[in-house]
Parts: sequence; C-alpha cells; structure tokens
Amino acid sequence: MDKKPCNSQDAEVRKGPWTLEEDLILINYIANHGEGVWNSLAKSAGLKRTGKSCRLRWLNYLRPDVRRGNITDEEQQLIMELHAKWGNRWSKIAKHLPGRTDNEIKNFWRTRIQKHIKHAETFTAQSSDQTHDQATTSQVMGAAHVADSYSPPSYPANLEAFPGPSSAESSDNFWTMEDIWSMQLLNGD
DNA sequence: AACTTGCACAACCGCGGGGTA
DNA sequence: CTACCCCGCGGTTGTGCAAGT
Repeated sequence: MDKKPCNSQDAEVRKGPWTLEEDLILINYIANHGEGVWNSLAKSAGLKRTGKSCRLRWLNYLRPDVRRGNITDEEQQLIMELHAKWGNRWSKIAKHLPGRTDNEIKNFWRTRIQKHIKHAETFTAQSSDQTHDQATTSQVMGAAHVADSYSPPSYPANLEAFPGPSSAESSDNFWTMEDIWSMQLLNGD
C-alpha cells in the first residue's frame, strides 16, 4: 500500500482548488497523449499535482462526457434503487448512470436524499408516539448507514416531493466546460 | 445592511486490492 | 515469495454561496 510517498519532492506538490491553467494543461495533455499512468502523467504534463489528484480532477470534472448538475427524477429513482441494492458502492452505482461520477452521486446522496430520509424517519418516529423508543433509534441509525440493512422500497413516500435540483447549475461563475474545451482546442493542436 | 446558519460541491486522505519486478 | 507501486474506492473536510434573521 502506498503509505509512504516514494517521492521526495513533497514540497513541490500543489494542493487545493485547480486553476484554469492547470485544467488546460491536463486536458491538453490527455487530449494529445491519452490517459496513462497518472503519476507519470502528472510529471510529464508539468503539473505539480499528484497523479491521484489529476485522476480525480479528470474523472470528476474535466472529462468531456461528464454531466454536471440537474440530476433528473429518473436518475434519482435509479440511485435510490441501486443504493438499496448495493449500499454505498458509489462507483458501481455510477456505472449505471452515464456521465455521472461516483463523487457526484455520493454528494447528492449525502446532501439531499439522506437528509430527507432522516427527516422522514424523525417525523415518523414522532408521530408514531414514543411506544417504539428503541425501534426509532435503530431506524434512524439504519438510515444513516443504509448499507445492506434496509429493504429497497422503504424510502419515505414524501421523498418524491423533495425539491429537486433547484439550482439550475448557476455555478458557471467563470467558465464552463465548453469554454475550457474550446480553449484547449485553440491552445492545443 | 450586517451577521449567522445551512447547503451544495470540490477536493483531499487513508485504506485495500491488483499487478509487476 | 516478497516488496513495491499504482489505481480505485469510500469517507471526510474545506470553501463558497444563498437564504434567513
């Protein structure tokens, strides 16, 4: 396992948010050379990032086929069904949602679905009196790590009504992926 | 108008598995 | 057979933005 970074140039490694320039370098490099060994790719491209970081950036954000924002109702349903089946196997779930990344699905689940499940569970617990004190606790706990302990159709009905992706992806503050790709086309080749 | 709180997303970290020398 | 390296996964944290008070 890679407990020890075999690289002695740790001081050189950049962390934190990616800059437009770094994105362009990575896109450009992959466009010309394709994906390869990430560590050497990072070095060859002249990026002061770990291969790991490059891979993550590429897979979750820069890949041309990645779809961002606006998770549809169908996708929500699918995510819920697959999660019921497999638990937190995000990458496995992501494979069934073309263009979606495991990270995005994971975030979506944590920030929205899980929250609604918890709320629903709490509401149910409250309305059903305190007769099942222990039971309610375990239910909530079950919702927390739904891994393999709950049954598929057990999602609260009011989940359907939850406010979908209301933010119509207004996150393009600076530049969109289209911009980047057109830039790299101008830049590269 | 300023401050506080909550939400959503991007990125990092640690761990485990598989492949190769 | 063992050790090392790289990849991929899942969990967690940090940051920016928006809404509410």
